[in-house]
Amino acid sequence: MKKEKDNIEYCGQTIIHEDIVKEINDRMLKDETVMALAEFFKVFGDSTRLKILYALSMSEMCVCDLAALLSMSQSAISHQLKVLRQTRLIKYRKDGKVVYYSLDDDHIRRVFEQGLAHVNE
Amino acid sequence: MKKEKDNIEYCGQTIIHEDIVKEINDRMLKDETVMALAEFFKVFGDSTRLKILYALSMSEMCVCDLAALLSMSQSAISHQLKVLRQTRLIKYRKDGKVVYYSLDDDHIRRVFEQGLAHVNE
DNA sequence: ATATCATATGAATAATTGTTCATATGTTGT
DNA sequence: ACAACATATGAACAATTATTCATATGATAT
Repeated sequence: MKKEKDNIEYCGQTIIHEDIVKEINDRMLKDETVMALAEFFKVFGDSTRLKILYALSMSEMCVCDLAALLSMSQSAISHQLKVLRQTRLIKYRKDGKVVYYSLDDDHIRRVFEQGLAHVNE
Repeated sequence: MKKEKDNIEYCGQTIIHEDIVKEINDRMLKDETVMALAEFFKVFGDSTRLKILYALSMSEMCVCDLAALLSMSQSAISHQLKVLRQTRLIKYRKDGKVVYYSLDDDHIRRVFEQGLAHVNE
């Protein structure tokens, strides 16, 4: 049941299973795409932002609401909302001084669900 | 078309739409769950790890292969593989000195797809 | 045993990032 | 115009993290 060792070269620095590396290299994602993807997931990689997103998946909320809900400073929440806005995960509407935030699309709910599915094994 | 401003309180530090905050608070995820989720997504929030995962979604590969493919040091790759192992995203098998890595389940492909869907708008 | 090779790992460093603090912007009501 | 309030933002600081460098481990072949 051993794999063919025939094409195991030396790995001085670089060379190995040349054929495989070449093939995978051809099918690899563009660097640009990978970086965009990383930025996207990075946004989900913070508890505060996840909580905000989860809260907004249930109801639109203003900044004060969110700060109270998460027991965090208005400033901290506002900074994070900016990140979420810039990555187009949330949108907002103004009503006087109050700004109401909500999810930008349902798409995000699905990402969330995939994550939860993995976490809950 | 104005929203009812009736229950807009003052936001001195904390109080606001009390009713909404209370309801959302009750339906909020456990802190433990949120942190696990954040850890999970954090792993996807790095270009190197994304490239590794994408490569492994096409074929199992050894450490040397990956280092060559991504033009990175063996050490850097090895450190990242450790992260991916610890979060159960990849598994490995040994054949002599060579260690072959592969995806742990197809689940990960789906997360990837969701991300790509968002990035490609 | 020893040399060689593939991989792993600890420590150090550089870069990134979340939160706080202080302050600015913009809106409402007087 | 002014005071009060909701939100936004820049700078500073602390914590986290990806990579490099040096070295360790474990396996093969001679």
